[in-house]
Amino acid sequence: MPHHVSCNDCSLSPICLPLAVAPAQLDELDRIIYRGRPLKRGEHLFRAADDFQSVYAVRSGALKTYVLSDDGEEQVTGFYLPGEILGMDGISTAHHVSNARALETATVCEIPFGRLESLSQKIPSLQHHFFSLMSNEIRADRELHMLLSKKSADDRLAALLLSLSARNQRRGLSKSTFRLPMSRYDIANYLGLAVETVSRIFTRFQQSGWLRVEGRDVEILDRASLCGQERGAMEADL
Amino acid sequence: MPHHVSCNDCSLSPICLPLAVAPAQLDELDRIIYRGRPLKRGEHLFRAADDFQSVYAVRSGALKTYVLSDDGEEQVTGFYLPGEILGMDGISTAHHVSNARALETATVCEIPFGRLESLSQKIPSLQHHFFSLMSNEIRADRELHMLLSKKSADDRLAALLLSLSARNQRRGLSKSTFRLPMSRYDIANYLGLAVETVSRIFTRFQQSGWLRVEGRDVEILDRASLCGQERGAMEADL
DNA sequence: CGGCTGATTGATTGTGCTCAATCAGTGTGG
DNA sequence: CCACACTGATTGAGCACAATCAATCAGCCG
Repeated sequence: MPHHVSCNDCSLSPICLPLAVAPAQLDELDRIIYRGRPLKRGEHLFRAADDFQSVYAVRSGALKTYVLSDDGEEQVTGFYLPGEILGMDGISTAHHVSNARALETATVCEIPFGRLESLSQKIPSLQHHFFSLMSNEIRADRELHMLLSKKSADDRLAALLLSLSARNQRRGLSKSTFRLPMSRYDIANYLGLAVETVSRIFTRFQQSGWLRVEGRDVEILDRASLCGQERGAMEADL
Repeated sequence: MPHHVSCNDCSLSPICLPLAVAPAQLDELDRIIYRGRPLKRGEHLFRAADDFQSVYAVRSGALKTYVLSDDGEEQVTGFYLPGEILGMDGISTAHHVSNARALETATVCEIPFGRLESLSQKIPSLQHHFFSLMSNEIRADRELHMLLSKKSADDRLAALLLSLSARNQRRGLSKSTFRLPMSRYDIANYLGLAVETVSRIFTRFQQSGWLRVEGRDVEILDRASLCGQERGAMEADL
């Protein structure tokens, strides 16, 4: 049973929930967590309208969350990499409001939310950490709000690449070379662009020498220029 | 001292924090809350980089939150009406990441977050309610994400008007006639549009007979059409 | 092989931005 | 008191960025 790794043995514990729990109490957290079978690419972890029971920590692979509009259109709302928590948008409604689907083979730790709340009553640092996590989510959404409402298509893609790079680095992986877990469609959808636009920007970035792209493999060659791109295009004419 | 209204006497208690606290324990919550002097229009409640100490409940008036991009541009990230909580995006960083400014004369209840956390350790329903509040915030941001990335300018304005209408109704006020607390500039900024576009849509909605607009006073005449607008424009050609 | 999905590139169109002028309301100072 | 400036809102004309439509290509699997 390879998927019964305890938090103690998990390499992600420094960036996951355990970072908020003293070693002595880690067992208590560990005991409430379910480790399910791996999800295959395309499989759903939960769907909108499912009863909300748990939040989930990604252990390996990657997932996306999305909502469907009234007219059936999909809107990708987030990408989740190892060490990150998803499913928190269902707390207030007792049912999930978004769908979560594996972008590639993925394993997750299921954390029953009722039990997590109980545990948070006993471990103040865990309560605080969870407030922080949700606060972070809100803050990231504000950044995204800015991105979608003010920034050009180029800025948006640059910002996403830099975000993925930073999150890779946080996990101790390369910040310059990585593989995109999601398709061009998902990138475009998430950023509010057309697939064609995303594709064009990738080639443009590559022609500028800022990036090396081959399918889903990306290498960041000129981080500074990407950052500048993301800060807005008006500096160009200075 | 007109601004020392206890939660017990506050007309907003059914929709504000007290709804999560049993009457017997309401005094405990009440004791940790500061009621400051009213803010004048344009005054800041907090600024980005201020130490994060508290979250705030709006008692009267209205506020907006906004962030500044690296190039100094303002992005309005939210509007807050009586009974609503703001400032939750600062929890994880120990300092605020957004600015909050009064759109009109406003009074707020300051809730020191450290004390709220302590109290949440004792009152599970308060902890749960606060998780719910943040979850709601996240959910609203996902809706906004969809709005900004997929919907037309008309859809966006319709959605904002319907949101304000619903929030007015929640406070026991008219859902069809109300006054916009924010300028056209703020509306445009929030929705990722140009002021001119917002202005044009207002007149178009009025010409269609869906709305009566006079400056900041709005009357919703045809809610169904506005909803349809918000659901997407493709139904038009059926 | 042929059919399929995902990605790239090209040509054209359209929504909403930019620039610009006007207007109403409000407060200011001579 | 009125002229003036100033801000916020509205309306018009032209343009640009990204969407749409369309074709091609690469990889994958039956």
